[in-house]
Amino acid sequence: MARTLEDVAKVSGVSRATVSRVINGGPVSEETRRKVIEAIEGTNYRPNLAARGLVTGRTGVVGVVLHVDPWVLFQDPYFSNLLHGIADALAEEQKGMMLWLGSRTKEETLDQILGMGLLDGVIVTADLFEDPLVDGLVASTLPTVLVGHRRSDGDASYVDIDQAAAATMVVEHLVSLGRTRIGHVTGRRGTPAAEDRLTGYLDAMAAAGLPTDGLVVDGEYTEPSGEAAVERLVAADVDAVFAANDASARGVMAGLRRLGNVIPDDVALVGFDDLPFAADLDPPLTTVRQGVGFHGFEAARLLKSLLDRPDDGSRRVLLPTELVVRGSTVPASGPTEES
Amino acid sequence: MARTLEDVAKVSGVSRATVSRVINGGPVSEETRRKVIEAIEGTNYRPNLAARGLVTGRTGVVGVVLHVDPWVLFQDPYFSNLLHGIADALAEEQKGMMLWLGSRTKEETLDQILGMGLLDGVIVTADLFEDPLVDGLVASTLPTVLVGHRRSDGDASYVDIDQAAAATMVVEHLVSLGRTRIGHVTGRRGTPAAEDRLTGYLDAMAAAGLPTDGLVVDGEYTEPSGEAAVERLVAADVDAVFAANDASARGVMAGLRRLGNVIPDDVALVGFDDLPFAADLDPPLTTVRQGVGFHGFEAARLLKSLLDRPDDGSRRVLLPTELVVRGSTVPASGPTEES
DNA sequence: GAGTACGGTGAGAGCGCTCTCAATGCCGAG
DNA sequence: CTCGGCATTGAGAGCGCTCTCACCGTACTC
Repeated sequence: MARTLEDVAKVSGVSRATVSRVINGGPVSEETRRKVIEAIEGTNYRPNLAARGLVTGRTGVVGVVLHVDPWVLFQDPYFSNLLHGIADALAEEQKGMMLWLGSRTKEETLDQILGMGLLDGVIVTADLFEDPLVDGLVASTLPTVLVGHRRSDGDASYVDIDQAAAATMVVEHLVSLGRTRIGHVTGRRGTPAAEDRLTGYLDAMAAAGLPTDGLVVDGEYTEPSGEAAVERLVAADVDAVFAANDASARGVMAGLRRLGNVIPDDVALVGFDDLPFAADLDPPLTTVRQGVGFHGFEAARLLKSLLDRPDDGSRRVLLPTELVVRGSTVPASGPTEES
Repeated sequence: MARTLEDVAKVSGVSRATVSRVINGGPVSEETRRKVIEAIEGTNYRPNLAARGLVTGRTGVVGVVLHVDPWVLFQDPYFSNLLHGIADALAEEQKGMMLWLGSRTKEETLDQILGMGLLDGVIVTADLFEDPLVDGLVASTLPTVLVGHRRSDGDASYVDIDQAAAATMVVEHLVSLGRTRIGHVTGRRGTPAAEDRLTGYLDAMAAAGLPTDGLVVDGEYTEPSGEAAVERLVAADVDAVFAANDASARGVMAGLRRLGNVIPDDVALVGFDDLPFAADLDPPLTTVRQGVGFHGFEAARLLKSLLDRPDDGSRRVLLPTELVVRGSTVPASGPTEES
C-alpha cells in the first residue's frame, strides 16, 4: 500500500513531480497519465492533506462555529437547518467541514481555531452584539463569513436577511388588511435581529401614520415570553400582533385564546421564521420565511468565492424573505362554514 | 506578528529547536523559557498544526461521523446528546473535532475521511447491520471507535451498552410486579440494538418460565408503530408491555388508553432511553436510562486511550444502564387519592 | 589535573507535498 | 544540418515543524 507520492512514483516508474502533476491536473502525456493512475489505484494511494496544506496554504477544510449552548443548538431548528445547508454546499465543493460547538469558552475556541492552521476559512453565526469570538475571527487573517451581522460588522463578509425590510413587509400586510392597532412582541433585546425587526416595525408604522405607543412589548423569542406579553397588548386594544419569531407567536396565540380573542377575527397574528409547526397551528400562522438552510448554503458559497478571489474585498449578501400568508391573518377562504 | 518558529527564535535570540522545546515542555533553563514565552506572547505566535502533524503524525483532531439524515440527526435527542458528550470530552483534551454529517453517500464520505490525513482517529455510530462506512473505517489503519456495534465488530473498539442485559432487567422488573403476560414492541428489525433487546426479552421470559407466543410485535422505534402494535397486544391479553424505546412507548400508551386500559393497573408499560419527555407522560414512564451523553464522552476517552497506547489492542466498553422506575409500572405511592 | 557526567543548546535532517527551473527530445522552419 | 519552439519530465528547494545528535560549559569524581 503506497503511502507517499514517492511510492507511487517508484511503482509507475516516473518522478514524484509527475505523479503530483497527474493528481493535480498538470500537463502530462496521455500514456504516462494512464500508467500513474493505474499505480495510484493499484496501491490505493491517497495524498496527505496536511503536507499539501503546508506548501499550498490551502487544505480544503473550512471551520464552522456554532458557539451556542448544545441544548439550544439541537432544539432550535434554526441551527440544524443552517448546518445542513452549509454541509450540502461544502460537500458539493468537495470540502471538509470542521465543527466547533459551544463546549468551551469563546476565548478558548478562538484560540483553537486560529491556531489550527488547517483551515482555509470559517463560517460563524453572529447573533449577539458582543461576541469576542466573532470579533477575533473578523480581525484575524482567516477568511471569515458571518451568518447574520452586527452593525459593527459593516466591513466583514456576511450573509443575512434584511430584517427591517421583512418587518416592514409584515406591517404593510397587516395594514392592507385594515388593521390599525398593530402590536409587536420583540425578540431578545440587544440582539441585532431583534433590534432591526423592531426598527422595521416602527418605521413601517410611522409610514402608515399609525401610533405605536404602548404597542411594543419586549419578548425573549420564547413561547412563555409571548404569552406573557398578551395581557398588555390586549389592554392596549390591539387588532393585530407581530411577534418577532414563531415560538413567541405560539405563546401569543395561546394567550389571546385564553383571553377569549378569536384569531384572526379579533386579532390577526404574524410570526417570523416559518418553522415547521407554524403551518400546523390553529389557525395556521402567517409568518416570514427566511430559508435558513439556504443561508447556510449561501454562506459556504460566499466563503468559497472569498477564497477563490481574495482581492475582491469583502462581500455582503442580503437574502430575500417571503411572507407566507396563512389563516392567522386571513379568514379561511373558499367553501367554508360561517362561524 | 510572528508566523513561524523561526520568527520567535529570532526575537528571543535562541534557536528554533529551543523555542520548540519551550512549547512542547522540553528541558530548557528557566531564564530562556521566560524569554521565549515573552516573545511568543508578544508576537502572538501560534504553532502551525499542519506542519506539526506532518512530522509527528498527530494533529490533535479527531473525526466524528454521524452519517444520518440531518433531520433525524437534529430531531432525535440521541445524536445531540452523543455529540455533546463527545465534544465535551474532546474539549477537555484540547482536541479539535471534525464532523461529517450525512450529506454525501457513505462511500464518498469514507473516501474523504481516509484521504484527509489530518485525523488522529475517528468516532462513528454503528447502528445498522450493513454499513460500508463503518466497515471501511474499521478496516482502515485509522484508529476507530464505534458507538454501538454489530456482531461482526467483535474485534473493533467500541462503546456500547449491554442491550440484552438491559432488556432482561426490564422483564425481571415486570415479573417481580407479578406480571405474566408481558408483550414486547421491537425496534426496527435488523438493527443490532433492536435484535439484542429482543433476545434479552426472550431469554428473560424463558428464564421466568413465561410464554411469548403472540406477544412480540414488530415496531419501528416510532410513536405510530407503537400505537399500531397495541391492538395485537391487547388481543393477546397482555398485562405489561416493554417497548423498545420511549417514542414507541408513547404510542403504546396512547393506544392502550384509546382501548380503555388503565396504566399501570391493567397494563404496565416500560420504555427505553429515558428521553426528557418520558418523565412528563401521564403516568410517568418507567424506562431504561442509558446516558447517551456519557456514551459520547466515553467514546472520546476510549479513542484517546487507543491513540496513547496503540499496542494494547482494541478496547470494548459496555456502559451500565439503569432502570428508572416511574408510575407506568408502579401505582403512585404515598399520600394519594384512590381512583 | 584528567576523566566523567549532565543540563542546556544549536545544527541539520526530514515529514509528504508543490512548484520553479532546467534539461531532454522531437518537431518543423530556415 | 542547425536552430528555435514546444511538450514532457526530473531535480531540488522549501513549506513549518519535531527530533536526533553532537557540542558546549560547568561540576563533580578519583
